[in-house]
Amino acid sequence: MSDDTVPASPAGGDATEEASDFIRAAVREDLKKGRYSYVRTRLPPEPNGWMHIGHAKAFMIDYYVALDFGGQCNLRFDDTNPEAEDLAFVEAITRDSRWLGLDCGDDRTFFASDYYGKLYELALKLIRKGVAYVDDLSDEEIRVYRGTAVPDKHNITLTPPGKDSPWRNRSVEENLDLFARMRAGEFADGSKTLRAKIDMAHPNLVMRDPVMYRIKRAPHYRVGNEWCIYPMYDFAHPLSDSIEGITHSLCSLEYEIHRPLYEWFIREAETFPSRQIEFSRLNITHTVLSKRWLKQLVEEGLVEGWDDPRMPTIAGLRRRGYTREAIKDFIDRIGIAKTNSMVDIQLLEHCLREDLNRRARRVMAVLDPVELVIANWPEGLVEELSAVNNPEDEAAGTRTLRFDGRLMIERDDFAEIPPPKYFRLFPGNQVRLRYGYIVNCTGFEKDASGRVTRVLCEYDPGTKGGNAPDNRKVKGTIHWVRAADAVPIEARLFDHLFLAERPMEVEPGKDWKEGVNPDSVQTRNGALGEPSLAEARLGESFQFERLGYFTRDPSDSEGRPRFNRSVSLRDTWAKIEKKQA
RNA sequence: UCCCCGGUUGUGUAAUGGUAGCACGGCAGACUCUGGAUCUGCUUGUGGGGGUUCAAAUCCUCCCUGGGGAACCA
Repeated sequence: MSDDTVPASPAGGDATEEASDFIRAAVREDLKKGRYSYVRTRLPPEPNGWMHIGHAKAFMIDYYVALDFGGQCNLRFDDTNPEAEDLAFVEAITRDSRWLGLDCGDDRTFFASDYYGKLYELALKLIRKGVAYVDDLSDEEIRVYRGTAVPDKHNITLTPPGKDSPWRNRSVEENLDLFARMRAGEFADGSKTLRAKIDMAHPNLVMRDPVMYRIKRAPHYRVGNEWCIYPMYDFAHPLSDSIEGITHSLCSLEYEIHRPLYEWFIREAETFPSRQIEFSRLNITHTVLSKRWLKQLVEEGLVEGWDDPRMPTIAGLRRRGYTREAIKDFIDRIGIAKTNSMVDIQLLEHCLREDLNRRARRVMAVLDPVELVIANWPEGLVEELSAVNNPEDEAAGTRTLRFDGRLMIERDDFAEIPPPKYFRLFPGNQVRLRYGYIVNCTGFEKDASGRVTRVLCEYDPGTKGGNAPDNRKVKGTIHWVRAADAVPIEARLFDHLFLAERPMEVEPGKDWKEGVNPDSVQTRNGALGEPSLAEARLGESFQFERLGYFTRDPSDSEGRPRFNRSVSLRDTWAKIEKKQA
């Protein structure tokens, strides 16, 4: 059946020498022992939701295992449940996986729904072999016959052996006739199913005569009303793999228990022997990677949408400013195993910082501005200063900054009474204005409410460019923008979506949604940036010096460019503050 | 209860019978025109008991413990 899809593809990737994980070890072993002569994997999304970083992990494993062994990877939409699926999701998933660099190509993009005809033929084959039958039991009856005790997980006392359906021993002819009539639409939805005839006393419940086809008059987003019976995952998935000549069908741990069934269908259908291997799915602290929960966050307005920058969706991460390189690096670092794990979100953030530190152009922006006046600055003088665009990348060059006696600085960078170890601006202290001059704080002004409105200082004309010719140590260097030409911007700062490390673990009686961090976004709409920020392109990352990495949001804020903080810089001062508190 | 799969430092992951390593985090320090970056050092780990062996994270056994399964979802 799969002969036409099996090329003599040489196995020669960089994972053939030594295994870096148990899956690659297994693949290499299969090749060595001649179980397969090539490697082909698949990305198996169901088009019923948005792709998140958990899917990205699975997809990257699928994709790069194939690549490492010189094989191919198919993108196959597992669309066998017409009630849940939609073309819009196909498009979103395709876009997101390509953005991640997982491009299987149009010629390697498939749909389980394309195989409905073939799957139907294989079902007929199983009926003829006497290993599938049409059952008249209702869903409720099937559950009872399976030997399921009580649906309440905490209240189950034992699992009795199942009981054969009274329709289990229909003749092949009758089954063939009934199945044809199911397909022809003669029976009501839910009134009959096609079941595999395996073993109703099997200790593995999924082997107790699983349902292969159900009657469901729902239009399918791709094949419309062509079918009123649809195959179940357990039947469709292994045989779709088989049809495509997939060698290694990699999936998450929850399918482990289905593997005997996966193998049973392929054996009985006598098709290409694809092999299923399971690994653990990704969990990350302070967030959730469950389609159902993410959907609720969106639907109940707890976030702005699927692409909200706080969401762990690929669309959300992209909007937040995550790069595909950072995500790939993260996935590589967490490894592949069968242990249920909870990865610290700080590792993800570390991967982003590392990538952006190397590539992001430095600019200055002030999130919460306060005026700084240089009292001894010559009236009317405007100077030009040279600033480095990226100290990690000489090729990024320099830019020119204009400087005069009226600047805006970060409110945090001035303290009327400095806390211990504070070495920025306070009366009597000197500080360097990045790329500008060393200034000495001489005073400040406050309004009636006690809020500082202006910081006063004097500059040392001998320190242009920030140099200290007399070699004096100036501990603090602060960022600034020139009041006269700063551009108004909005900056959004994000925190974890959930306060708790493990938001899925909800205290009894509490709603998990109470765990949503009420301060997961802070908007600074009075922020000011260097003039160049007005033309910031979408998708470009910047480091706002001393503040973090930012990227432009697709939307703006009343004409002001809106920037999302992708991740902050490592903040040693915050740690000191925290310790002092 | 039954069936299946796991437990290596705070977290993630190596070591496949032979020195328990790496990364992140954390802590301390050096350096620095970003309290960034970089660099150095430190950071109580093989769930427990028994067994096999010259030698066990690794093999056997019992126990403990975590996850998954019992949809006409995937």
